[in-house]
Amino acid sequence: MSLTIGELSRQAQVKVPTIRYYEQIGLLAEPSRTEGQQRRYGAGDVRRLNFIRHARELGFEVEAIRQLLSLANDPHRACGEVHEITKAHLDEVNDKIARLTALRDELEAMVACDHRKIADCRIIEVLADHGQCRHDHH
Amino acid sequence: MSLTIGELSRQAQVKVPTIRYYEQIGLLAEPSRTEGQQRRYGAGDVRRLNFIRHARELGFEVEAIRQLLSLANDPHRACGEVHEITKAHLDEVNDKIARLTALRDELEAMVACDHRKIADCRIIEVLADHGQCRHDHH
DNA sequence: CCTACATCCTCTAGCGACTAGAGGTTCAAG
DNA sequence: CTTGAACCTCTAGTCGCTAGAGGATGTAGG
Repeated sequence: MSLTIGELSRQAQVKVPTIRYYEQIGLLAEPSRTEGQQRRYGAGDVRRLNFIRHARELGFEVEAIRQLLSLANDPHRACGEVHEITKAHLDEVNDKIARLTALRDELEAMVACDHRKIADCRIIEVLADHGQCRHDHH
Repeated sequence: MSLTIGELSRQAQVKVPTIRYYEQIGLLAEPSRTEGQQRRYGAGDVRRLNFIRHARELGFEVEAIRQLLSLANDPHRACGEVHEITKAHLDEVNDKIARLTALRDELEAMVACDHRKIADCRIIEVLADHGQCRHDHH
């Protein structure tokens, strides 16, 4: 079983130039090639690229993924480290969620502005107000 | 009242090079200068920069902020447009929150892996599984 | 008035993580 | 054997900053 870069792209939902980029930065191993130098991939590459894509979607930086991937080669000994990376990331994610939720509430309040009553629109004001202590909160 | 770029930086919580960058890309108007070409800012700049910073923190792209700023000059007529930009952004944010929450659940499950039982650690697996529907979850 | 030195200036280059395009080659179907 | 989609390498661009070089300015203390 061998896949072209385009087929791999479709199966792993990662764009072709991005696959080549991942290879370039050493996230993805250099695949075998045809006589004419075209890349051919196997099932392992699909899995690995799925792993990468998913980790990226989850917000892991490439460097973290690189660590995870290298640790994955020896999962039994390295599990503790994987655990640590993941834990650190979890904290980050929780923080992101908290800030985005605050943001959503704010945006919702902003959008709630009925734009038939144009003069009352507060979006600009809300954005401008922050950090200015207009209502004497420090 | 006139502020140096450093004072503006402190008041608006935006780094000095970033302020100059914002000026360069036209987000911030060119300020007045001293004889020796140093920038001097006023209260309006503090407000505008606070607006920009806040909008950035909320995840608005520079282009969107540029629109908001230009619309802000005529808030009565433009409120509908401001509304639209914000609404579009809200949709995005809601989507991000949903995906991050799914991620958090996953990470939490991953971290719950007791690393004394090393062989059972599923972190790598969980990341690799996605898009492969091994456990027939959506 | 002079000196010290923090802060300012402009400029170029770099970062991460891609994305786009030019210009040419390969491969599989008809 | 021809066609044309997909492949190849390469360079350069994107966004939103950030860092550094190398020099000028402005202000506070003596």
